[in-house]
Amino acid sequence: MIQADFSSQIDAAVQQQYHLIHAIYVLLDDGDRRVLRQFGLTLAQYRVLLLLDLEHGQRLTTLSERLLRAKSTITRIVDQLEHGGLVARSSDTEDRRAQRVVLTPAGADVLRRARAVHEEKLVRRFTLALQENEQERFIALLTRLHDSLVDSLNTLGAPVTGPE
Amino acid sequence: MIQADFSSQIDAAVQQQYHLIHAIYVLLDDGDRRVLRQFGLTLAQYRVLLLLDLEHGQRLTTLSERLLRAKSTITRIVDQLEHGGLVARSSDTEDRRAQRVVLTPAGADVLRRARAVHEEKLVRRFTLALQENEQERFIALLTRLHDSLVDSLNTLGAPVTGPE
DNA sequence: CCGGAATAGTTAGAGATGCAATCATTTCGT
DNA sequence: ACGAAATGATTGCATCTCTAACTATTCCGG
Repeated sequence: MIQADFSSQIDAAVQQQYHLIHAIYVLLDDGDRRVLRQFGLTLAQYRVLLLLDLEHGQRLTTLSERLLRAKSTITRIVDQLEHGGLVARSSDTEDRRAQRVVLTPAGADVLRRARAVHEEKLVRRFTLALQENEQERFIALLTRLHDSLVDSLNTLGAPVTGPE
Repeated sequence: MIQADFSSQIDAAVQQQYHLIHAIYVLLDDGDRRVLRQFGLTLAQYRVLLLLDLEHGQRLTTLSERLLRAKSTITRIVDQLEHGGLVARSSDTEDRRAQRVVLTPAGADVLRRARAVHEEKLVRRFTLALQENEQERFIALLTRLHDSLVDSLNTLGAPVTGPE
């Protein structure tokens, strides 16, 4: 254990950022769920559809990594979407263990309509908050923090997972 | 309905901020859970302890509002903490419906130790990412966004809930 | 003061998610 | 080429959270 005697000043600033990020996430999440409910989608399902729209025929494992969700969670989400006719599984021709997931025309249609509403609402909420040039600075800072956290995950994070 | 013909440029910037915030939240959340697991705490339990440390004898409903969690969720979290001897319920002398929740000495002790590790890790992760003056700017931007989202919730958010 | 409305808290049921175990297939070392 | 290890996906189980219904108490209008 490293005993920290960080100044309480830095400490307080970090706490503040931490709490703000959490609060913002909760607020955004809440808004998202309200919008997507109109289209019968959960947020997780919506994110899968978004990824599939970006790149068709992704594997479940790939989706799992990109969404930072357990593979089993992705299996179930794809089950739901498939049951609703929004996506389809197809066997991978090169690896018979793998499944490729693709958007159906119905899935593409639902995504297009949901995304229109979701993004419009999102844009409205952000542009009310920050000017255009502020958004740029904000993105830069968010990116720095994000990349740094990913680094920490790879260097410090992993060893902590499995203690024994 | 306001029909938006926002430029796709703004749109892209908003999407970027949105995705970054989500990704950062997931990364922070993941790190939090790893740290707190060492102390047998879930993130939700930890947050309750933090609130109780700030102000002893809070009602369950107050905790529910501050954590943005359903009342039933708070009931169960307090159940768990009480079962573990970290908090205690005591009747409100003025309102016999209400329960006041207080930290026990054991709870205060666990919180103190968990918080030391958690905050130390948090400070390390943030200070690796952003310089001190950058953190100030970051806090300013986060605050603006947060407050604006809270406003949106009160003005735009509520009516959208029940579209019928 | 009485009775309906509101409020504090709990309980029940359903959905979402993670972990661990499992099966089928692929990859790799020898 | 064979067997062990790794990988893709699924399933079972446990946990967390929400919504809705319910009980007990308080508030408030007449």
